[in-house]
Amino acid sequence: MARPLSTAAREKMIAAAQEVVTLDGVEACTIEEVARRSGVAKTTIYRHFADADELVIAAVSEMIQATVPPDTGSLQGDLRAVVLAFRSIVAHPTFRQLFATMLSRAITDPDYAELYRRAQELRHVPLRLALQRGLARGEVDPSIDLEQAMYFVQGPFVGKRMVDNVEVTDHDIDVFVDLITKALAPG
Amino acid sequence: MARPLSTAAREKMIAAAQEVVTLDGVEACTIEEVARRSGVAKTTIYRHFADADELVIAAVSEMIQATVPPDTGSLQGDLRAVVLAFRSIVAHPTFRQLFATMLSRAITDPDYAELYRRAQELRHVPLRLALQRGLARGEVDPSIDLEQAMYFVQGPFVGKRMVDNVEVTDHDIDVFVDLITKALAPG
DNA sequence: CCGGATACGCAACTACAGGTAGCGTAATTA
DNA sequence: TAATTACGCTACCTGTAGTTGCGTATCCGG
Repeated sequence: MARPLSTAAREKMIAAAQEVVTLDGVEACTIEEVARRSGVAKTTIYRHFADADELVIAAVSEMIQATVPPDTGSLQGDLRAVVLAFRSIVAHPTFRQLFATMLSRAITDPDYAELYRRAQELRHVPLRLALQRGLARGEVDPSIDLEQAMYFVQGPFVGKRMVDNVEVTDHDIDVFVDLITKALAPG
Repeated sequence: MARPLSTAAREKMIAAAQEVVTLDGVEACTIEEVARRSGVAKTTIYRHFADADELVIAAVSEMIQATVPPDTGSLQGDLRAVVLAFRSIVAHPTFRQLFATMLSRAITDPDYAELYRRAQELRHVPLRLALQRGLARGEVDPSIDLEQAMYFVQGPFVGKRMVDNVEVTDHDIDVFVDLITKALAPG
């Protein structure tokens, strides 16, 4: 216990890894590339992280953060705001690729699965809040389970943009939000 | 034009590639592994396919095929059948990983994008047919665009199972199909 | 403030995947 | 039958993952 792992070196690695991930995607985030970019020796990186996955996980973990959901006064408005925010984020191909790669790894790697779950949870936060507000306003049928309502609301957008890899149009938002608010309404 | 590329060799490669993809996932489907397993020389593989991606694309292309949608007599029943079929397919982790990896590549590679689009289209076929039948029966509001209705229907399931990487329960199917049929109904 | 512990950086190494080049042999087509 | 050419083999280059050994710089505890 004479010398702890240098936090300065760690920060340099993480910063470089985040840079590579954002610029060139997770695939390009190799140990050697991070070593080159950060100026930290490859061997030192391996002293901090067991393998490349651990490094990427640490880097991405520090990047993800929950968004602030706005209160527009109506369920329809709140949902539109949530969907618009979602659309602007997933408009970046690098983001979608990060999502797809992390998902692919999450299916077999429990560590990635946990990181991935946390990332998806952050996506759920603003939507859940919008639905809770709608419930309080009486715009959502109280017999509907909110967690299921979340999948019901985000499903069309996530399915089209993330899974089918197709852009979500303004018209899509109009149609889907309209259908959804009607379906969730009491009575 | 003395000797065409051997179809026997091609079939051996494709078969080996399909085997590797199903057993160990797309990531494990390397040229060297296919060469080992098929007994075909690495150089020969490169005479048939420009790179590893082309081989994987050819192998997967031959695997995907449209499912036969049943006619249960009602929209609700048809949708349940489509969703149940979907759930049993995506229950396999290797399938979901194939999906995620292909999606990741499709975002940057146009060839993969086309293959991926075709694969997703096969998933749409039975659902589209179910909705067309529902429209003919008068169970679907004719003012609703069917392509958008497709995203509306499959969204919750695809979002939960594929994107969030969470199992779809029987109860989920009950709730979602119920909400969906009501939202699509005329009036 | 000094000495022991140890992280750092460097260089060299193994292993494996992608991909290429040359060559003898075997198959196929004309 | 003869020309053509795919096949398989070996060898090679590149790049990445990950490891090892060693000299040096740095940090902590006494």
